[in-house]
Amino acid sequence: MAQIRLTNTKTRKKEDFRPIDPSNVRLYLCGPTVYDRAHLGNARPVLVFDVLVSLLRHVYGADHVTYVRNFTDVDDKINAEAQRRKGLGSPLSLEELITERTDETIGWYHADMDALGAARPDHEPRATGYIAQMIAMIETLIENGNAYAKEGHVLFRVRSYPDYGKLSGRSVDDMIAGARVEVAPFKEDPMDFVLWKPSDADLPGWDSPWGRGRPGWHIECSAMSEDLLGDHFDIHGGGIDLQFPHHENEVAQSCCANPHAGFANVWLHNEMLQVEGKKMSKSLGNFFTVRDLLEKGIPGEVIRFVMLSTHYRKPMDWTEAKREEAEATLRKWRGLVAGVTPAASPAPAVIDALSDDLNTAGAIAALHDLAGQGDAAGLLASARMLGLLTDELADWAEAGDEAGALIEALLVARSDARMARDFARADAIRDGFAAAGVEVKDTAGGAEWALATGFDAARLKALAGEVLS
RNA sequence: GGUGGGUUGGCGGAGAGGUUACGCACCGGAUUGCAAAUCCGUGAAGACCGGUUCGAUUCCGGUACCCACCUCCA
Repeated sequence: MAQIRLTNTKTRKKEDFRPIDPSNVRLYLCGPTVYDRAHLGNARPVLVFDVLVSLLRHVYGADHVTYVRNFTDVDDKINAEAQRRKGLGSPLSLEELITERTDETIGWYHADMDALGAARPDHEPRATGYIAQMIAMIETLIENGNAYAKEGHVLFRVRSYPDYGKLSGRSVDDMIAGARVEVAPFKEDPMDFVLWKPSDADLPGWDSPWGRGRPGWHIECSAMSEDLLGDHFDIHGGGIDLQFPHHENEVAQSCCANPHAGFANVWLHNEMLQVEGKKMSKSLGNFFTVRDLLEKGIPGEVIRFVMLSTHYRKPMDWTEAKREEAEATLRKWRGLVAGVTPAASPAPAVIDALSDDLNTAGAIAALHDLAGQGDAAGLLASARMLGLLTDELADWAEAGDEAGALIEALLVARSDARMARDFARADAIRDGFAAAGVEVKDTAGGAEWALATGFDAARLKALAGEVLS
């Protein structure tokens, strides 16, 4: 069995992965703030972790991995949306409107990630379900001298944690020197960050020892991960943009609340997504959600393939050219494995690549090798380690009965024309196929077909109408 | 100012101190009524300047350029 190696942000090195408890490998991924549809960048860590979990289950056993991904459902953007709906005259209370919004968004999120073939985590805690644990953790931090309450706020005393900045490689003094830090009158130090903040009547709030209020963002993940995975677990991940301040603050909170525990052993951070070489942003007009792509007819499996074709620690560029290439490759492979029973186990080359810091691009290269050798069973079993060529994601590549019957009938017509040496008619049918996105292969045993990029059922129907009448 | 990432053949994109990455595209051949698909094959690379080494695209140092983060952001 290949030794799994992972690049640990904490040490900035690629290290052998040694689980704390091989019978229960524990991971936590920072999930979305559920205020709107997931954009394409949100999908990257989800897919990276999906493959990681699949690899860990392969190595340690399906029942020996616990994967947690949270929903942040306490957030000012969610509040703003609820207030907007209230302003439009909704009869629901603000709390109900927030629940309405977050339930709706979570439903979308599930649908979108399902469409990419990402397995649901074992636990998907919502922050609002863990307020009591957050309050308890904050109380501990105050007792330990790491936090202080002031004017309804509770703040983390950054100077009380000597290792602050270690995860992100920053020094507290540099951060203050360079920076735009919020200087609030109730802060002892400009770097101190909020654990709890007061809510006025227009905002959701919970009763606490410090009055009615709501938690700061960072404490949510500390409380949820501790409750579900314990105070010492294996892997914690997220986008590189979360490294600071979110993860740095999580480390500070959790390590001060549980000084001898250790928190996460390995930190994994994926690089950001770009679109045609630029950061995805609303102002550049290149911002889109996963749903936008799905609605344009881009299959989830194609999105997944493109995402996994770049190593997770490199910036990933979403381009039209990659989308096309991915689709062509998947169509080819789907044709190869049609009706084939997967091999008993994935190819060693694929496991080796994934074990080497989750080298999904290398794994895909190994899949190309298998395809080139004509090892369909091996290709199928191995691709499924990456969540590709699964039955769940197969729909887009299939023609359906009606189209299939039309194609068969047209192929008979073409064959007849060729036999009669009416090549003009035969070639017209072939050109029609090409225009409709159907690829015809003349083999020794007769004509075979497959759908190609840009398959168009309507054009196929029109072609059949012309030729077969 | 601080921090991180990137720079590989026409394009995408990995690994490895010395041996073909891989895919797509291109070119040549086989095959075909002509094609397509398929098969076989040929080309083509590692920003720049130094250093270490018998040998570096791979290690070390520096330079340049690009991207991102340091503020809610996966």
